[in-house]
Amino acid sequence: RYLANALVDMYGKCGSLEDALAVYSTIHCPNIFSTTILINVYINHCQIHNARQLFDARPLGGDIVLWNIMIQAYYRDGQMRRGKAIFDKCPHWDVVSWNAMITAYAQTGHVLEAEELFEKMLERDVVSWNAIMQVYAYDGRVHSVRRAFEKMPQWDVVSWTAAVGGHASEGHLEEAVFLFRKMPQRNVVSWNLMLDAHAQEGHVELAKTIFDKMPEHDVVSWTAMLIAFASNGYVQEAWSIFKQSARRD
RNA sequence: AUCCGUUUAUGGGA
Repeated sequence: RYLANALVDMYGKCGSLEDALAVYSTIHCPNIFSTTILINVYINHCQIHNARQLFDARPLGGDIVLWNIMIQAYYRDGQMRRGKAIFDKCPHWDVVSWNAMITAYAQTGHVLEAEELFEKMLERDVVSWNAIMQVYAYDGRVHSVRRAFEKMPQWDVVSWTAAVGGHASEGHLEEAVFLFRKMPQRNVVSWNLMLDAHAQEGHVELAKTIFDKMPEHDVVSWTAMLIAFASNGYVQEAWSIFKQSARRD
C-alpha cells in the first residue's frame, strides 16, 4: 500500500489521472495517505468536485491535512469564500492551515486579511514569515519586507530569495544584490531571480555574466536569458542561447 | 536520527 500510494502520487504528478485512479482502485483498504494523495491528484487536474466528494466521504476525524488541501483547492480555483468557509470549519488549525490561508489571501490580493491572520497566529514558522514577506512584496512595501526579514527568527533559502525579490521588484537592485551576496546558500531559483532582476533593469550584459556564473541552469534560466537578449535587440545572442538550450536536451 | 500526503521564493506564454 505504501508503494501503491507513491504510485498514485507519481501518476498524478505526471499528469495521468487515469493511471492514478487505476492504481488507487487496486488498493484494497486505502488509508488516509491514499485518500489525501488522490484528493490532491483531483485538485491538480482541476476536478474539485471529485476532490470534494472524497473529502466529504473522509473517514471520521479525517486529519487536518485534508482540510488544508481543500482550502488551497478553493482559492486556487478562485473560490475564496468556500476556502475561507473550510478554514472556519476546521476542527482545529495547524500552522499549515494558517499559512495556506495567508497565502490564499495574498494571492487574491486581500492584503489586509492576510496581515490580520498573520498577526493572529501564535506559532509562526519560517513559511509563515516567508508568506507574509511575499504579501508585502506583492503590495510593493519594501520596507515591510525588510522589517519582516530582519525580525524573523530563522531563515531558509526561500526567505532569502523572497527578500532579494522584494527589493528587486521595486527597483532596489543594489540592495537586492547586497542581500544576494550575503546569502548563506543559493539555489537555481535565487540565481534566476538575480539574472532576471538585472535583465529587467536593462543590464543585459550583467545578466549574461550571472548566467555564466550560475552553477546550473533550468528552463527558467534559459527562458529569462533568451527573453532578456531578445527584448533588448541582441538578436545574435538570443539565437545562440536558443540553440544552446535546445542542444542541452 | 529525518524519511508515504497539504502551505512560502524565480522567467515566458495562454
